[in-house]
Amino acid sequence: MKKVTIRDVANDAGVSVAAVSKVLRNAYGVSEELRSKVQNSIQHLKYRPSTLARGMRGKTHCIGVLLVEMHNPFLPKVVDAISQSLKHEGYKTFISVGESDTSIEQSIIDAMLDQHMDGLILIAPRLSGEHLRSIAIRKPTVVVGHHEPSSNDFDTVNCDDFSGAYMATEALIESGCQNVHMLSLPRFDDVVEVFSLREKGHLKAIEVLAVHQEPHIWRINERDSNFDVACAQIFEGARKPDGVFCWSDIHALQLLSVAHERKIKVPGDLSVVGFDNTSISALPMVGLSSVDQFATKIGNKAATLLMSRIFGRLTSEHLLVEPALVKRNSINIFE
Amino acid sequence: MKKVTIRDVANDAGVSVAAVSKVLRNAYGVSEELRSKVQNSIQHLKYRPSTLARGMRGKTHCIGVLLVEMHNPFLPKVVDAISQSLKHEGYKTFISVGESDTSIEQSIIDAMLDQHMDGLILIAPRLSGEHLRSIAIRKPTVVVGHHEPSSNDFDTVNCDDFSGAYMATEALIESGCQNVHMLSLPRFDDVVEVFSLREKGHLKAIEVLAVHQEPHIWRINERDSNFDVACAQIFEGARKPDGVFCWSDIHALQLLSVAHERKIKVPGDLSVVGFDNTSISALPMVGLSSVDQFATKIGNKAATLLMSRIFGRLTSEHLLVEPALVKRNSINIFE
DNA sequence: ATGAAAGCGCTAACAC
DNA sequence: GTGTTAGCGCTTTCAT
Repeated sequence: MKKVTIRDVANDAGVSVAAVSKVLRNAYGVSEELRSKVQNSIQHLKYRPSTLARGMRGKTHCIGVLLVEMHNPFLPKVVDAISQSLKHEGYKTFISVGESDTSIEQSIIDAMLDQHMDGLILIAPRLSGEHLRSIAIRKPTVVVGHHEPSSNDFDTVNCDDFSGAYMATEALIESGCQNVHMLSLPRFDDVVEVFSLREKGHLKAIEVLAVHQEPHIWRINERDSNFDVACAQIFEGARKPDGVFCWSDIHALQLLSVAHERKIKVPGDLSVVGFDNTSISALPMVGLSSVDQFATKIGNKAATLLMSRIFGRLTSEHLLVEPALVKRNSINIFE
Repeated sequence: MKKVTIRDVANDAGVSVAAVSKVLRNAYGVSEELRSKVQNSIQHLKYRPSTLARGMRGKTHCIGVLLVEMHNPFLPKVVDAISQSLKHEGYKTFISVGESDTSIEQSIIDAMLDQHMDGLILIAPRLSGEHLRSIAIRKPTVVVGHHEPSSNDFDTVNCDDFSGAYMATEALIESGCQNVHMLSLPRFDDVVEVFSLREKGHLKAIEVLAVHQEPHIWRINERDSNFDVACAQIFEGARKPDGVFCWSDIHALQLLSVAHERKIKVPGDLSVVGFDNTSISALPMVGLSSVDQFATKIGNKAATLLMSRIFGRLTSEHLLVEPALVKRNSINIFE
């Protein structure tokens, strides 16, 4: 059960290893006859080139995807789109999960570089722009879910978060809410831009469409074990909201749960809009209005950008995907 | 910006490359003094050994995880547990997604072997036992979500599906259902055992606790785009069920949706139990009873088994994790 | 168009 | 205890 190597193929086909290597890489300068002899031997011996040996000199044809975490169902959709796009280009995708922790993220990226992966796609990394830059100058890199249009070293693909937040808030105001709040995430040090864009869009909508309202932004970590307790505060303060725009569907779902338990009617007493349009929102017993980020489109664009970067592009691109609001039962709909 | 190699470290520390290599691997026969000199140089030069070069002779310290798909929220929990366990052992985890397709699964596994990953964990693979065996004889392998206790070549970790199905069905019968059905998956060729175990557990419960009932198993693919249409048939047949045990929470949620739209009262007209106890089930507006598989425990055990196999174990182990039923609003609870 | 040979950065025998 | 060196399986000049 020995491993069959390029040399075995060369012997079997009666040619040199260099010739085999050329066939493998579709390199210039091989006759049709030689090519077919080699390909015969490859099939016959069931030869598979070792990615390791290959990577020591050339390309590995592997792409590393760093995923911030796996629990938001929006993320798998992006990853699926990436894997599929890259597969068509002949690249293998390997995913590693960062657990929302910068030091874990860093060690994953190091491991991917150690593996000589040909390119990196970082999905909603917690690492700072500084860090990302230091990675990107060493290896073609595309970042998803991190707004940094000033970067010259890596590309970015994002939902237009400002616009998404604006339209969500607008819908709440138009549905008649007099007191619209936002349920956001706690800020963390560096990667602040993507957050602030959603918050900015929210605030802007209030400013433009309902100046008299006094905005309020609640900040709760959606994976916090006593999210509900923290969340309940929203209904115990002096100025209770009658409309809440939520950072994610996960937030929104938990908010709806709290409302459900307190017998707060949705819609009626409270309207809610989430973000990501995950499949759960569409369940009729949930009926959560939500902003769709078009995960598949985002993933496809990220893959395409990475390919063109690997093939030599040096200038940066920063893509924005326009989101769309899907209205459901969690807000009053007049039309 | 040249890559720093083991040779640079050796020069800097004034020792041989072999010495550095030994320090790297904690190998036998290095003096404390030499070790610290080398470690100084490593830090100072920011040296990182290349996994590729390393793997050509020795271990890569990388583990490949093949994941059938990413959309069932049960799966990320297993993967998280695996990554974390392996991290503590100094192994990196790389995930690839099989899209529920055997040929994609095969090419992913090939890629992982090409990468000289030190071991494989296959989560709910669609590949046949035959295929799995051919992989396992080449590389330490643990399979999750595939019952094959007769295998001598790979280990398995599973929920006790028979028992889980039995307790779910039992709960439906005890809650007063007169006509309990099961909503299962379409069978596919080879990997039939895990399915049949849940179905067997279901049928056994009816046989033991409610012989007079005539069982019925519906088979629908949960990702089918017109699941609801197929699902609606359940309520249009001659013998409508008043209790349904579902293959997964995903199935159950869609069933609840259909019921909701048809104004079928749950519980009352219909009781439902799912499988996996995903976080959505616990939402109060959903309140789905479900069988918890203890994903984290399954993941941890899989990681532990793989480690011991890599460290030389040759006999097979086949672990069963006992599930637990979580009762919620979707069934009548008397107590 | 084809082949010989020099590495890529490590590990593991083996020598000292 | 430490160093020398022959590979691991491939890619890539550079001859032919």
